[in-house]
Amino acid sequence: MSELKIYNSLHRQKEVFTSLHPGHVGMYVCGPTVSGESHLGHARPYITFDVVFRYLKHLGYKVRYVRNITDAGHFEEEGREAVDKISKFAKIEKLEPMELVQKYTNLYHWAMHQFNCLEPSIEPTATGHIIEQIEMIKTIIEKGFAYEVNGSVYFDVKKYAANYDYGILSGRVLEDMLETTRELEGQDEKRNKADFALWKKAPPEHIMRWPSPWGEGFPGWHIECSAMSAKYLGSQFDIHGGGMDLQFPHHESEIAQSEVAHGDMMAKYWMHNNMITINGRKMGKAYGNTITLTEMFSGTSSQLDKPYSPMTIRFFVLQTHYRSTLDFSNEALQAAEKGLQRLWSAYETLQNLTYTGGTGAINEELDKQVRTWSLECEEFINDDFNTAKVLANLFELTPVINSLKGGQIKMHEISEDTFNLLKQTWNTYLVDILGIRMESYNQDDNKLDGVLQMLIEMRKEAKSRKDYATSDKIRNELLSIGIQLKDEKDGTVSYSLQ
RNA sequence: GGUUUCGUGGCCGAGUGGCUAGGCAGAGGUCUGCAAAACCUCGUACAGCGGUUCGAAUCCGCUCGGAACCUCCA
Repeated sequence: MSELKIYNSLHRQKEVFTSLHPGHVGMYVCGPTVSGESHLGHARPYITFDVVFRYLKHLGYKVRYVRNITDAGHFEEEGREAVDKISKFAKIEKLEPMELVQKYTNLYHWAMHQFNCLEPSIEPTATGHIIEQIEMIKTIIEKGFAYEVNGSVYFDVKKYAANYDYGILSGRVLEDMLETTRELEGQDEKRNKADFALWKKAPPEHIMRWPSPWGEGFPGWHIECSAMSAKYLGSQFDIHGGGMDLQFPHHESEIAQSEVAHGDMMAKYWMHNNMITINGRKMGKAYGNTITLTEMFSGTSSQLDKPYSPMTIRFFVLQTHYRSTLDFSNEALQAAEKGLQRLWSAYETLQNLTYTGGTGAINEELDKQVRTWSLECEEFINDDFNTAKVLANLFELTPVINSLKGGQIKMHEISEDTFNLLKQTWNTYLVDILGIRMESYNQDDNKLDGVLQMLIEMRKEAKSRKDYATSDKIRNELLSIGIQLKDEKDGTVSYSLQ
């Protein structure tokens, strides 16, 4: 039994995972801002942390997984126009802000479902926690680490840095930041340019606004995660996750706020997933190279040769370690699609196999190899969730499964224990932990199956007459509509839908 | 400019101081009426230049190149 090690961004090293409260794990992951449609880049953290969630549950922990929905807009460019992102878009689209939020929230939930991501335990919204955020800001002011100017409240980073360890997560040095020559407009309210807003006064045109002790306004970008994580997970919890691009300033600011308000380093382990790139560039709105999830699934993007299924994308994501960048390309997606197909077909084959034993000696070498490949999966997933290596081992086992079916390997060559271990490994890792499932629209479809059995029978008859023109016609036409017939070794015919 | 990070075979991608993942594509073979699928075999790659070492793609230094963050961002 190896133990789970997690790469902790806080210390830049892998650390053995031990939960703060035995048997329980609290995990907070920064969720989407629902002012627009999620793109492929957004899919990565949710798939990554879904595996973390699944694995922790597999280990027997009772996990409270909190993933927020940011539905209160943040200002586009801090201090400039302070235009609420959501209200701005709402005007363009002539929608109520909450209608817009609802629409994209629904779309996001739909996409998560497609990816087979388990639902988080709690999915709090920013707008639902305005009071908690205001209370937290009040505490920070009381403790002297925030100041009010013209109805806005800013966090005093310089003072924080003098008393606490600012930059602990991102390695940022305050002095360097203060020296930056970059000029941002509308910074005059802040005492120092490194300060960040806890509360912003709402300009007249701003639709989303709430009353506060400092007048009507809206919360700053970072405060919601601090307030909501504390509310549902406590002032200190186990894992905080998100994209690498959130490390600074978002997570660094969260740490500072929470430290002042609650007196604790909010999370013990910080996990950051890397970015998805296209042509070596991060996928992001600013670069204009995003591919939305609906475009991915439907293939309607100039950057796509064809549509890719949610499972192909999930598999594609998991074939790379989460801390590496993942480069998007049609070639890579197609490779993933084929690989997944092969893997899944082996899984289905395995499901239909039963241990028949038979006479003959066990092939000790093979038996041992199968055991090793199976048992290594635990070691790999424990090594900072190395899903790539887990998948590699499943691929190693694939020819074994196919050979057991095809007869190249006789069942008696492996022991029953090994066979059961093999089966258990695939169920545990491929299905339970990696969360792979297939869009199986053929299940329970008796009518389709009936029709196909009829065609298979007709083709068999044609073949027995050596009427290959007819038999090939049946096979080819079925293939053209995505149904592939396979002549098995034992003379039976199976089919698979694509 | 500052901080960080990466550079692996045709493509995507693991990874470790010596035992040289895996996927896709490609080549040959087995099977098949022909295919498909499946099975078997085949690729000695790790940006460049130095250094440390018995031994480095893996450690150190430099050079070149890319990227991320510093501003909304998964």
